[in-house]
Amino acid sequence: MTPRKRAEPEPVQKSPLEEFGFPQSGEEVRQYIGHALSYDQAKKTPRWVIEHLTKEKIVVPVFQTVLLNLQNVCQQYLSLHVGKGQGSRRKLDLQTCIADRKHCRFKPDPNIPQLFSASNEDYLRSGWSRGHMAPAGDSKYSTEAMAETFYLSNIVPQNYENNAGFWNRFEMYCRDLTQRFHDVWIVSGPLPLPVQNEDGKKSVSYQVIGSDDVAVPTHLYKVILARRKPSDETLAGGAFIVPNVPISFQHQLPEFQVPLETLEKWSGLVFFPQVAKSKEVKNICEEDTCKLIELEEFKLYIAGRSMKNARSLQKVEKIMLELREANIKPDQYLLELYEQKKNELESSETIAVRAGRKG
DNA sequence: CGGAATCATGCA
DNA sequence: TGCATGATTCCG
Repeated sequence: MTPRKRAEPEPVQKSPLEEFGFPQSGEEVRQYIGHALSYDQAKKTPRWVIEHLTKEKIVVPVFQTVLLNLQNVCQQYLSLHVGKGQGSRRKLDLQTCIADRKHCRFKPDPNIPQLFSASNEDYLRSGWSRGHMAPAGDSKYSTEAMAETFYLSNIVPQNYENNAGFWNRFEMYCRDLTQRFHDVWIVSGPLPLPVQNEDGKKSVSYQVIGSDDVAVPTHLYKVILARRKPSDETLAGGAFIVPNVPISFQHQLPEFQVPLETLEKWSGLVFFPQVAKSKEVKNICEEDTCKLIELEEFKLYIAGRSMKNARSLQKVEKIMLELREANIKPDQYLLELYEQKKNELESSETIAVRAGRKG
């Protein structure tokens, strides 16, 4: 006679590893603060990096550590292109946005033997920028977590314009998903794809840079998996392959969507292997928008950042002039920043003048 | 938000 | 003297 089951306590929330399975690469899965990572020692780049973005206060444990918690991360940013009306951009909450890129530095991952690691010198004047896979902007809740996203094990050589442009917009969209989904899982990585030669034969070719021969991927990918509520049986997801070249603001995300199977075939990875068996996955671009930020909104955002950092009245005016020349009308938020910064700089200048008289 | 380059400083 | 860190300035 089988013993009757006791009433189980509240089940512990499963990690995405347990619930959906991880990419299966055969490589060592390492714990990483905030990010699970598989590092390709030959190519000196990560094969994939996984993140969990959520609005929940309690973060989901993976390997006894925590993943990403966007609950309090930069409400100011997250609401940037959600609410168009008044109050769409709130003030930065310094309590929760404690980490700052300014204090971060790219450096080799101390957990990876030097023999198999990239170095900063490899990237210096290589013509390629150091592109994050797990974005630094997702780790503003922790200085340590952000610092570790700057390990070169999380970095691939990336086209400058791609990094600052399309890929940046893509990452912004992923963060923004947490406004509409309770949980968001993102897998990112580099991808060298074959090309057809003149003789009709296909081959895989990619540049390597520096004395460590760091592989320059021809493409980058992201896999998105999201659910509205923890109890949701249906999920939303999508796979995207983005060429490592400049991509203008005219382009939108759906252009780069591919069937998940296609990415799995080309990458040699199986993403969230448990999902297909038990869950229905809808197209994220139909369930959500897959709409990336437009040029005008992007420039307004950049102008806002510059305005906050401005240290002279000349700089402040230059920011406004450049917007005018781009035929972009400053929104209320920027105008407030403008007045605020102007007052701040004017008063500090008068103080400096008085101090100068005294001295 | 995403980067780069340059110069200054501070420590062993 | 060399290296790590910081501040500043530039760009998309």
